[in-house]
Amino acid sequence: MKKRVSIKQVADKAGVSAATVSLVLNGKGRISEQTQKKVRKAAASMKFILNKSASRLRSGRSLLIGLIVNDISNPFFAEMSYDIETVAADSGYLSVIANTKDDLDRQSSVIETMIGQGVAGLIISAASGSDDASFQTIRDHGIPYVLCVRDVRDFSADFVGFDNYQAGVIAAKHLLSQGLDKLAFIGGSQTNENRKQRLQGVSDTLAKNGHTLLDERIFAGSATRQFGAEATAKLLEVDRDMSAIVCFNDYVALGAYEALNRSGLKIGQNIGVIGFDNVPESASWTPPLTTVELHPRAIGRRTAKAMLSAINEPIVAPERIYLAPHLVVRDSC
Amino acid sequence: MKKRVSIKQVADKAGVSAATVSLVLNGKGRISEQTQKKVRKAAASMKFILNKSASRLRSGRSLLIGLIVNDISNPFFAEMSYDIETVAADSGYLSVIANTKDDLDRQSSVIETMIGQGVAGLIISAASGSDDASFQTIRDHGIPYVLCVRDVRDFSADFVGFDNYQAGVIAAKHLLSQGLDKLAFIGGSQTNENRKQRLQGVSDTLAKNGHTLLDERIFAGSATRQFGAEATAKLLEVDRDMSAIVCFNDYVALGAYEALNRSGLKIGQNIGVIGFDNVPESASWTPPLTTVELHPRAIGRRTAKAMLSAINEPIVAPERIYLAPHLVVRDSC
DNA sequence: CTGAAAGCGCTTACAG
DNA sequence: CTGAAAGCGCTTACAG
Repeated sequence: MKKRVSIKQVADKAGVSAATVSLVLNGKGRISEQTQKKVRKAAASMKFILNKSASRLRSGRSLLIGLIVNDISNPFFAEMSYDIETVAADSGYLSVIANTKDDLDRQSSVIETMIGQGVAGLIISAASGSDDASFQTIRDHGIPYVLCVRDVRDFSADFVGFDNYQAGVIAAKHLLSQGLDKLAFIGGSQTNENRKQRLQGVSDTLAKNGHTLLDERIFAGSATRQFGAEATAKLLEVDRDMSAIVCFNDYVALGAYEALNRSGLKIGQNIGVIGFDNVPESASWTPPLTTVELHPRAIGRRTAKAMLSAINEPIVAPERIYLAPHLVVRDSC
Repeated sequence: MKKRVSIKQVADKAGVSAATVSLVLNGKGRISEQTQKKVRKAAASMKFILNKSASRLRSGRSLLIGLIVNDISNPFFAEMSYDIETVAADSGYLSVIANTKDDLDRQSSVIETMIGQGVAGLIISAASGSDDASFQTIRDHGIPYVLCVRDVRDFSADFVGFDNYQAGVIAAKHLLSQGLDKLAFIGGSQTNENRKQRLQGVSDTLAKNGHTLLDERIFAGSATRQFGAEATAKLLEVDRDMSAIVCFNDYVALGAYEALNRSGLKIGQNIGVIGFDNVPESASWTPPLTTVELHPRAIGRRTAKAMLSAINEPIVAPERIYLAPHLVVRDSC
């Protein structure tokens, strides 16, 4: 590792003091045009890059934002992260990222590591089982944080997400409007708050219209294609009288497609399938999937903005922001 | 922002010196069991977290790894990043991430920012048009870096990727073995090295077997579903005599599915389609896609390991590591 | 086995 | 408009 060029060396080369170099490079103070030019020239010729560890240490200001998610390879989080990084970068922030794998211990340890590295703020999509105590360390250190997507009802921080109950209502209403009222609901883990609310939205809407979501048609499990296929197969064994399957997300729905294709039922004719997420590919499946768009990129942008204002105006009362989901009608119902 | 607890305060509380606290917390030196206990107790009670900005500044050692990719919302990079982050985290490193959006200026600026933040090393999937000069700044600062996935033939750094030529050969051989020899190749931008090599692999294999890949059946363009659909539609207008379409990736293939379905051709019967990537969902499409698996997760793990050794043993000669692609036969050819 | 002291590279009142 | 000096929170030879 070569010796880094320091601000002092730039100062010597430019024939000024280190203080002046700092002022110029940070665009502060009132330094004459001429001096500025000298300094910039010297800095460029030496390929000088300011040492942010040192400035953070001295000034207490940081340009690092931490992003903590369950699993960045999940397309929803991948898209959300992309927009978070973009908005953060446009304001000069660098994004530090970590996966919790939905593990509370990993989440705590990652929070500590990020605080140690000196993040200016933390964006967290909480691991299952988190409560406001999970974020005590962050509050103790006086660092602003914003929760997103997974609601833990921690009212000391902003929350940005979508309205899951509403998403459930939208899906159910659409199915009813198509004359489909004998519904099943599959996928999503028992403890997942988002699932609970989507399910509630579906079941309330059915009830309000004089129908019931039967317990034996509800299967909780992982939010994967495999589980979608398994659950659908089980569903078909005991009961071929359903009119549509509400799937926790599009991947679960794709699993349902598989099982349904094997069973000989025609999706969109004998039986309906609806998903949540609107992953881009779902438009090309056979048949194209009807689904509820949840806007990961918009959530990413909104979250990043909330984070930036929390960093810059830390006194404001926490907000809860819900983006409205919307129905994407295609041919699967 | 509250005042952070410093090592001095922990030292006072534990009745020892700051040096001792540092030694204990870093597991260095030979400190007595008893003193260690006192120190740890004091640190825990004060919720002390070591300030890494300060230790990096003083020691020159960093626990930050930078990851620079075109677009983290691309599933290939999303999966790769997940494994990189995991391996890095297991060795105590935190991952800093940035998207270049395939823009060279953005790439340079991100490299500077990351160096300024003091990364220990950089993992880069180079933006199109990069050459070894693009990474001069990194070398000037004596920071180790590893290139991945997109080869820029910069022989001063390790490279980890897959063998694109081989991938093309594998795809073409399979098609020939199915009696499909009138091939088209669609998707991927003109300047993309990976595309060039896949294409070369396909065309060489055809030539070796006495067939030709006709120019009018080659369409370069973005690597998206939309482009796959457009290119396929165009292909069908002028020429219905193809036996199979080689698609730059699975999403392009999904686009081809769309156009083919509209045209009335039966995929897997009248015409073959093959992709690259093996995105998990491709197994559930109708028909399930035959594709070439490129192992993003394995590349992520291998890259992270190369990065860690470059950080720890910086003198070793750069390596070029190619993971072998493998064919996943399903029903589309 | 432990402490005193120097110094990493910055920023920031303060003085002039 | 610019410089001298202090100090952010650590780590690390060095001394004892």
